[in-house]
Amino acid sequence: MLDIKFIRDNPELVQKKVEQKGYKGSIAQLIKVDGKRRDLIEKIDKLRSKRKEVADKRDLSEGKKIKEDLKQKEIQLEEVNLEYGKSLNELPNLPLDGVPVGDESQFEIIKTVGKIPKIDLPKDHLELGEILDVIDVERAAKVSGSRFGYLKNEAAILEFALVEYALATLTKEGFSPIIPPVLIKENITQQLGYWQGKGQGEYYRADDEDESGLYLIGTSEHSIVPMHKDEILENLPKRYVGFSSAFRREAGSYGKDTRGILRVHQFDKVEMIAFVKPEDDEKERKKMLELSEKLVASLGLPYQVKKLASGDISFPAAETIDIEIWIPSQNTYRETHSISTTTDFQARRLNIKFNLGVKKEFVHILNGTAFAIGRTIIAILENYQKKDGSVEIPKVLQKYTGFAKIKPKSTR
RNA sequence: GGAGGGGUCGCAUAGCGGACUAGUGCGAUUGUCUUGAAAACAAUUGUGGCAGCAAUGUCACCGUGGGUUCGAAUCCCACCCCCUCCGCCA
Repeated sequence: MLDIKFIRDNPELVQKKVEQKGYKGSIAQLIKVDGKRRDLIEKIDKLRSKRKEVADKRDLSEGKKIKEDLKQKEIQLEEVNLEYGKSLNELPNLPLDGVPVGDESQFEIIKTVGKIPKIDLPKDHLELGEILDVIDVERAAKVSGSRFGYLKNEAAILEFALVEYALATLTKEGFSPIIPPVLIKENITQQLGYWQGKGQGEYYRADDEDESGLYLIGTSEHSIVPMHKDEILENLPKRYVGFSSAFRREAGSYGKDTRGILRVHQFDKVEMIAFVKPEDDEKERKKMLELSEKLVASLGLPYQVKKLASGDISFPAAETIDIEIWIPSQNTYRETHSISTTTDFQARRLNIKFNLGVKKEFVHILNGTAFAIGRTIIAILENYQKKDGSVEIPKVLQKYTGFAKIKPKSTR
């Protein structure tokens, strides 16, 4: 949610910025509705004040008249409010200055880190997964359909190792570990802002026949951020490191990444969430990016850092930086991490504030990936593969896995 | 899932159609007194909308949403949440 006062004061700027995010509507129209709304509110307030007076005097006939008049105006206001709320709700967060303007092709590569390994005829993660007996998508298809997978044996242990490693690293940085619910109420999904626009169809609804259906979260952020709905937070910054499964319909991705477990309906993820004062937003963004990079770099994986273009940023976010790790079989970098600030956009919708002197101010809310487990395992398998299909385990993970290498099944 | 009890200003409670402009106690803040503190006394004490540069004014909010009434915390309807007991269950 954008601040209506800011919109009133800067209509052209807002129009320009929301268009950069792909919004098609008219700010001038919203301001017109806003004016109508304020006019009605003033009239209704006056009538209500009069109603009190008249009721005190037990003036039944005058009271009845006011009641009728009020009812009419209240109905009008309800209609205007509906339009007003809808228009305001449809406005995406404004991209920060410095976000490249344009569609998804207008990204900027900020830096490239690490040496791309020289592998002759690299096997992809699925082939490796089969050789090593650690990934099974065929049986998953039998049980759950396409875009699912079983992580088995060393890969399953690797998942726990990554989780432990991320938790150990991030708790040291002031993040409180948390395991959130994976089902959330519909009104919460609306307040988060992801179900707007292209977000629709991205998420699973748990029980279709029930009106008050619950939704499966697409990332732990979806149930961690709204924890503090309607609260006034003390002791900012407040940081969480969440672990949960994430569920995605991948509705718009037919035919894309159909092989293996790169793009699946369910995967586990360690995620950073931070609630900060507005002035600390930039600092926190840097911190999150540094931490994500540190986690990736310490695994010895080559990666690049990419600033997304305005048209590619999600509805509630004002800036998004992705980390993409090198995937040898595809001869390219693929997204594994995403660090975003939603500024005060989500905080406004969820009413999350902090004490600023005698006033209350909205917090800024940021989120960033620590590890998307599935894709990180893919990256490890592919980048650390040897000729015979065996895979080394990055040094920092070995104390968590208890093994240094995954050997082909046939050699065991 | 069944049966009971309950949701009121930070907390605890009162109120059950018009003086509720929500009372009282506790807490908190400020002031008086005091070398300082305690105690005592006094005052203040929420959120949001609208108008205004502001002081301020005004409206709304007693779990949520509807309804009845000239007038609703109070009456009616639906829903949500919490507690206790029973059942089921990792």
